[in-house]
Amino acid sequence: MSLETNAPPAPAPSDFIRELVTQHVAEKRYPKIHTRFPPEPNGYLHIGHAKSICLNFGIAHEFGGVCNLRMDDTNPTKEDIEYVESITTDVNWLIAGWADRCLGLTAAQLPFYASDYFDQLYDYAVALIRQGKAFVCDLSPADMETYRGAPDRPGKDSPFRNRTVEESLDLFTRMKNGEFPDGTRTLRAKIDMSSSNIWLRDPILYRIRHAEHHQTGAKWCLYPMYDFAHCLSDYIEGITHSICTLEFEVHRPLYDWILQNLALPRPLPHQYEFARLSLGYTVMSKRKLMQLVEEKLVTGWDDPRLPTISGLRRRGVTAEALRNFAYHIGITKYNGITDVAVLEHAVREDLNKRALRRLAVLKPIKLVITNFPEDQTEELDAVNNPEDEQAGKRKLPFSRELYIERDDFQEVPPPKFFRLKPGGEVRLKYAYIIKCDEVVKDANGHVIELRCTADLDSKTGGATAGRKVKGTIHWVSVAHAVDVEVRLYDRLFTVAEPDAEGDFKAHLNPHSLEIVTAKCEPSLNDAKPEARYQFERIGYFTLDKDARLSTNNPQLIFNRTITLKDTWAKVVQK
RNA sequence: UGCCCGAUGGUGUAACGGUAGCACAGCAGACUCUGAAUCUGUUUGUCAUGGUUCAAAUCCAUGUCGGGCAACCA
Repeated sequence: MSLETNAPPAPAPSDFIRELVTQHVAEKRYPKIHTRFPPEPNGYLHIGHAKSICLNFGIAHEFGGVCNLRMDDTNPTKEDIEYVESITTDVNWLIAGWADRCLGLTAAQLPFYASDYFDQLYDYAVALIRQGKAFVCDLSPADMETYRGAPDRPGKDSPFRNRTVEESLDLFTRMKNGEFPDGTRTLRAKIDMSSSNIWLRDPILYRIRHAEHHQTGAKWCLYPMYDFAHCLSDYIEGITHSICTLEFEVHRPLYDWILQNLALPRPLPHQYEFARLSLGYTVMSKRKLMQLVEEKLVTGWDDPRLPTISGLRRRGVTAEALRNFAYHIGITKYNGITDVAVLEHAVREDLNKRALRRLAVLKPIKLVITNFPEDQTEELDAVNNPEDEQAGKRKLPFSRELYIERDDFQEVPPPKFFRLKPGGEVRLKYAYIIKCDEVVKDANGHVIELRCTADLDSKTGGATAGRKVKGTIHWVSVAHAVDVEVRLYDRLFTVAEPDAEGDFKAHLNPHSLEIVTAKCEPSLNDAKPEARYQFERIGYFTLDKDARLSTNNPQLIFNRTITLKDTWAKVVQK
């Protein structure tokens, strides 16, 4: 069984951006479609980034183009090599077997870096100064703010705006050479301080930062701002469609201004914007995720409860499920909140197809088959995956003493309870129909054991195998059971919009993780980290990265990816 | 009080002047050795008011509501 398939979601999605690309292809506007995914390496990627990755790589994939992974690393004080590594891993994982052939710089699956272009960017800045379109400004940060004005109030020209080209050139060189401390001078574009668009009010192009950069080391103390670096990085890489989120809409005129004022010979890239993903019952901003990690409210960036790509992966969500999810939510300019149920559905749909079925009892109670011989073990046939005949079968040991799920027995059952009850019958999955004869309790009245008789002809192929009983429950043989740690994850937050108002941490779900020791069928001893399992009637599980897989001390740890849908639980609630 | 962008069932989306469709969720039923899966049926919608038109979710105007923009962040 392979975890990644080559099947793209079909049919190919359509949205306003793809429509534009289709049009551009028809017009032969570009020799090749070229997109990019440009994260800043200042945090881990999350499912919102997955949406963007699927869009950018999806377009490259569908139109025979290329998509670059580029680290937008223009601010060394916020960035770290740990993040470039995690981002590279996550992107490669998400596109593997799907759009990995569209990746620019494929050989080693390495990213591009905006910092690779610092020399060229510097030259472009000099060109702008020479044309009188940029100047060195000596305003302090505080004065800069005053001069900028406000959205409803025009700004004021900097007193340094009419400095000569020669003087700006000289100062800019000296800024580069480290002659001035941080914050003393900037390079600014000369556009229009009275523009209704703040981003056109002589925006800063370069600032001084005496800081070590994770890629360029100590070479620079002068770093370009996003607006200057981004459009030019796109141009340098030959990007045709630069797709970003809505908040950059107001930056587009600046993006175009910089490119148009540089007399560039090749066709210019264009920026298009779409709405970022908001998902219910979680938070998505890097700041908040960072807070959860730093305050140890979760175990790390890859905590399975987080919406990070690494967290979802650890949780057991597959890349294909994430891609299908991205396909289903679409691309628009409307800022809505996507129901987590859409994600959950994509995950279940995917796991249902690939998960191997296994029997595991999470909260056990002992059950004795009084008419089954004490020292006998029977090997039963069990199907690995009813959705996939190729997955084959396995043997399941059955014996006199079993564990069943505590919840599958009720002494005083509610109406329509199809499971085990005193005097009632139920089928043991893959085995016999049993009848509950006796309920054994301890001194406090707690049920500690159930004594049952089996219809020994009711096994598959037996004389009474066709008998209909309403309920089927799972079980594990006591003598053969394997103890494993199971981590039951639930939503991290108790409300759909934790960041709607007030402190989002006030809405943390105190029960987002429950750890139990489960009793599993012995075949799970051979569980594989890349495999997905369905514990029948419970949910989907996968091995955690912490699981020790040595044969001597096989401490198995399973993460619950998601529960099975549970219609009965809803009935009980009502 | 400026500028930009949005608004289609509960949620996310499609319909590009001509039958408002899809998915998720919900509800009801069938089937079932997983109360899963699968299958069938089904409730619910064009922000408002005008205008243009034989015809408006779609075009125009006004309004309402929501989001974004004033880091030497991205």
